[in-house]
Amino acid sequence: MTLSEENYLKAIFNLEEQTHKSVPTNAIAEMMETKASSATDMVKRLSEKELLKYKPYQGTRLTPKGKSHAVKVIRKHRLWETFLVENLDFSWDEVHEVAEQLEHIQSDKLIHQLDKFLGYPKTDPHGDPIPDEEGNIAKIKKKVLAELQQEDEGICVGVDDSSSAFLKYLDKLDISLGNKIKVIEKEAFDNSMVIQVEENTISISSLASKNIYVRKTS
Amino acid sequence: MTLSEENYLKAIFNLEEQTHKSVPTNAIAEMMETKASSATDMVKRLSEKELLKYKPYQGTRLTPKGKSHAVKVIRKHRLWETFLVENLDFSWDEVHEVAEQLEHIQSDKLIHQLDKFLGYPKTDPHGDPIPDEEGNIAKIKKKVLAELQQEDEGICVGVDDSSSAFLKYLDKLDISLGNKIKVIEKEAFDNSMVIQVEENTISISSLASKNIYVRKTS
DNA sequence: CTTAATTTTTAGACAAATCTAAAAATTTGT
DNA sequence: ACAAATTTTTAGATTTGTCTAAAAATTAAG
Repeated sequence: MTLSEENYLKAIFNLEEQTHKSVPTNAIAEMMETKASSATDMVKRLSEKELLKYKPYQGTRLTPKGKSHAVKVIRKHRLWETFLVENLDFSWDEVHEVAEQLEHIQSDKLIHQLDKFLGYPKTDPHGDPIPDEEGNIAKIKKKVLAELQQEDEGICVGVDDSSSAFLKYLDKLDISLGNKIKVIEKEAFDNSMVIQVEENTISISSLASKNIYVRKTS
Repeated sequence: MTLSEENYLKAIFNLEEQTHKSVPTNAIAEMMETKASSATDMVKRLSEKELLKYKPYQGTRLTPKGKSHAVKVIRKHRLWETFLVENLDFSWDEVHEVAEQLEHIQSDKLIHQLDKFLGYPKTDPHGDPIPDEEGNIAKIKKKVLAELQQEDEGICVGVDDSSSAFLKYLDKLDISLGNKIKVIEKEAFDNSMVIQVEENTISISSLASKNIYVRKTS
């Protein structure tokens, strides 16, 4: 399994998760930041290896074998992200690029021991669940912050938009995973809200509140 | 800089360290477990990038730029080995293969933070010095155990042969880095010796004692 | 000091992963 | 339902890193 094949597999897995439909070649190309012709070539190769089913012009779906491989890569990615944040003082927005490289290291023992070293974490620094050794991914009950009503309380459990810009913005606002959030006021006009994060009271836009996931606690 | 280029650079660096002469193409090919023609091709490419000086039929020498790059890779390799042994319970003989992969991860911050996390170690699990951020490699005063005389004492500071077989053998004998070793008896006939390692008294062959480095303490 | 052995290089081929440009299939709009 | 727009595939080229086989240079031996 080459680096590039693994990256395609991961991209296709994510796209299939979003739509639960067969994945169009163009969508793959876009996610991989490459040309449709390159995506076609790769999809054919992965199809020969039985990691996915591909019908020309009909898009692709991962086979169980392909899915299992993709999940392993995601497990590695999320464990490494956790290590970087917990032990090497990386911030949320810095981890992705490095984890993209580390996720391709091949060693079952390494990843098993890393998991143990980290204390078998359930989620990564963005709140996304870390698949277990068998490839099971826990479903995390979450709502977008925007859905909460005045007086509602919740715990920050993740973000939807993992872009560096958004994560830096959250850092500035001192919002991080595990924080207690209470809705003080909702503004009907522009859907902005005033919230209390731990001890601080701040105002955030509708766009921001739609990208923050919480587990409701009241 | 591709993965393969980095591996060649590292190989050439090590060969140049051993002989302090210009490195023959065949030696490179042998170390890389590839064919001479492949080594020629690569050496030409690295020469164009000014990482080494290459004269057809005359062998190659790294430029300062090439040397500096090779040392960075070695620094990463040795830091990762230290991490694997210290934090993930790998044994000496298991680390090499994984470190060969990890050494190619590109991130200055990662390696800086890893160094800090490990407490700025001076040597890796085999006793080899870890280059500092500027690329300086500390010289470690060491002798082969075989050179010690009866009654001499030393501390185990490294091994010459890092093969899995030899390292496993040392593990079985309970010899590891930092152990106090005392020569009880030298056998002139076959150059084997009886030594005391910490509390245990054992007998080792000439071959083994020539592959263990010690810092003499008496 | 020539010939033989060895080392090294060149030439040509191949696989992986990509690209551009053009052809083919599918979907959409009227 | 037919032409237009879009999506997808094919064909052919390129780069990286490798190989084999043959040629060229160097070194060793009688």
